[in-house]
Amino acid sequence: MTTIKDVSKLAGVSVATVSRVLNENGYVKEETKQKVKQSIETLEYKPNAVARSLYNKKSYTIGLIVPDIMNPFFPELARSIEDEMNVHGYTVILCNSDADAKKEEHYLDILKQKYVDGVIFVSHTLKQESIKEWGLPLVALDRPIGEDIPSVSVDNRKAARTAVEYLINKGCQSIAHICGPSFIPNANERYLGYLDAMQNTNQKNYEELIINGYYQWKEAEKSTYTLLKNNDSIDGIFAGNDIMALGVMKAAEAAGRKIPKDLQIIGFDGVQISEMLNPELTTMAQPIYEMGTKACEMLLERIEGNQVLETMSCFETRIIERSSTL
Amino acid sequence: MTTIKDVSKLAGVSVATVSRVLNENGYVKEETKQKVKQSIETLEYKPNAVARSLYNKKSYTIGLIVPDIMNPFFPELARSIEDEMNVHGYTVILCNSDADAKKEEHYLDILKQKYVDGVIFVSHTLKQESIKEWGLPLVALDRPIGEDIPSVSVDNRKAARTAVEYLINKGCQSIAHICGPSFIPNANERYLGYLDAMQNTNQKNYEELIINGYYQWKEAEKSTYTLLKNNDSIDGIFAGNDIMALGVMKAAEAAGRKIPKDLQIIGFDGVQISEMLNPELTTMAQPIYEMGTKACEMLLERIEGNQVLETMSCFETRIIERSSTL
DNA sequence: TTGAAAGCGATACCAT
DNA sequence: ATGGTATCGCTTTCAA
Repeated sequence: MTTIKDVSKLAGVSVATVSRVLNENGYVKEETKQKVKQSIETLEYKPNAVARSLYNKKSYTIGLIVPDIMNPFFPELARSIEDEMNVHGYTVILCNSDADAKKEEHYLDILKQKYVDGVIFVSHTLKQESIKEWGLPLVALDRPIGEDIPSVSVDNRKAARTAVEYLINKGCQSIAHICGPSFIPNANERYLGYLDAMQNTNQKNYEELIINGYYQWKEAEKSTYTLLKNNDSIDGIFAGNDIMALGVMKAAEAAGRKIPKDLQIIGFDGVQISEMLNPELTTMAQPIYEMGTKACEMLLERIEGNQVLETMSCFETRIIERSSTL
Repeated sequence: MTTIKDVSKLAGVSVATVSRVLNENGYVKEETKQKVKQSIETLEYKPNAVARSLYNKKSYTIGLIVPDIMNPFFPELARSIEDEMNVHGYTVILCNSDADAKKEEHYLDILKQKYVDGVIFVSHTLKQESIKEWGLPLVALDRPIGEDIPSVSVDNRKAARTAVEYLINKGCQSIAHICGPSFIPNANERYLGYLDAMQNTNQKNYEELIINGYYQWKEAEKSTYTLLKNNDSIDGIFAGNDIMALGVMKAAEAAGRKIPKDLQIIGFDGVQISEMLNPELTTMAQPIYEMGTKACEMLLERIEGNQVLETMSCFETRIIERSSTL
């Protein structure tokens, strides 16, 4: 690796001068500047980011902690975050936490040691206090942690309610809900949204039509199959996320229900694959990519110390009408 | 941030001694050791990884360059790589290149500046020479670059041939191939594998049944639809990857062909969603997770300077039989 | 306008 | 067994 010293020697100046032209600060005569630039060119010199970080206490690196990049919701998020940070000259360290508090804190430690400038994370286990004492800028994505931690999300309850109402408007008389684990706040909110919508209907047994799919495809499939077998009247299902909706669709097929004629299905999230299915999935879509971008903006605001500190960003969701509903 | 100096002061020893207990090298009296550990504890001291990197010329960070993390093939790869590197104390910087040579080289530059210890990449545009002069350990994944660059992949041609033969054995008389872009070597090899298999059949018009799906879902769907409309006799399709197979399935539905009765389909890759579909997709699966792990092992061998230098790792693929074939 | 030198935080060599 | 100090590569203050 060639260093600033090599450049200074070749150009016949001091390292201080080289540093000046590198960072375009301080005075340097046009002539010397050219000499230095020339030397940089010929040596193909690239400044060492580690040395810079050490002095500046800034690494132009952020951490991204997600439960599992293999969950289809996160690649799109990761992509948008990487894109946006890249534009601003930052690099992204990817961490999979499996939603395990231990792992999350482990990563937080490591990231801090590596001098990251901030972290964007998706977690429901981290607590406000432990995060605050961590000391670096953070933004919570998809799962708000508390008042004091900036976050980007959607109004899950309202969106869920709207999704269920959509099924009602499409004529469903008996709507079930495959929910996510209640300890994940957004799953719980979607569950509450379902209740909100159902309260105003004639359907009385709806509390019995709520089953846990644990936000997982296989689980959702299994429990939906049982549910359908035991309840002939069900003609609509609101799945707590798109992955579970996939399971629901398979179960419906296995149970001999035609989608959407016998059974209408609406998912939640709007991940890419929801469109690639057969039939395509109607879903309450979050603007995933934009949310990632927004999280970056909020993080950058904090990192670069601007005062415009938006703390809660709530995005609108929208229904994408496709063929799993009438 | 507390530094080694703070610890040394509190413990009443020199920074050298602290460093010794930190790295467990050199002699240090049990008593002082305890004092130091105590101080580390009370100050919650964590060594600064940046300073360490600067001195050691080692960052315990690697780069991972993939075309696009949103492509379902890569999350599984990214996960396995992050898992494996994490076990060894490394952290992973994620880079999306869009298979664009400019971006790839841009990232390579940045990663080098950040002192990464090595890079794992998926690329068909990088050339052997430019990689060699880059100077740090590299491993090519999924798309071998040349003899001198260590790589992890599968025998795409043979696997493709086997996939097509599987359709033949299942009774298909007229098999089409939706291929990927020919400039991506693995797509081309899969294409050759298709030809290998078809040469021995009675089907003579097979060269007319090869269409480009550009490794993309939407493209594959469109061109497959046209293909099916113009060729009533097609009863089998080998898709160059699973994503295109999804498009094929949709097109088949739209064209009124029943899967697998009228039309059998086999994909390639074995990504997670191939199982979540309806019907489930039969596919020639690569051991994606294991391949990622292997790439890590090979990279670590080079980083840590062991001499056991395996350069070409070729994994076996296997057919996962599901319901898109008879 | 430029250079010398003091850091940034840690490691390891050379003394003692 | 422990401490002083040069070093990693770069930035910035202070002098000249």
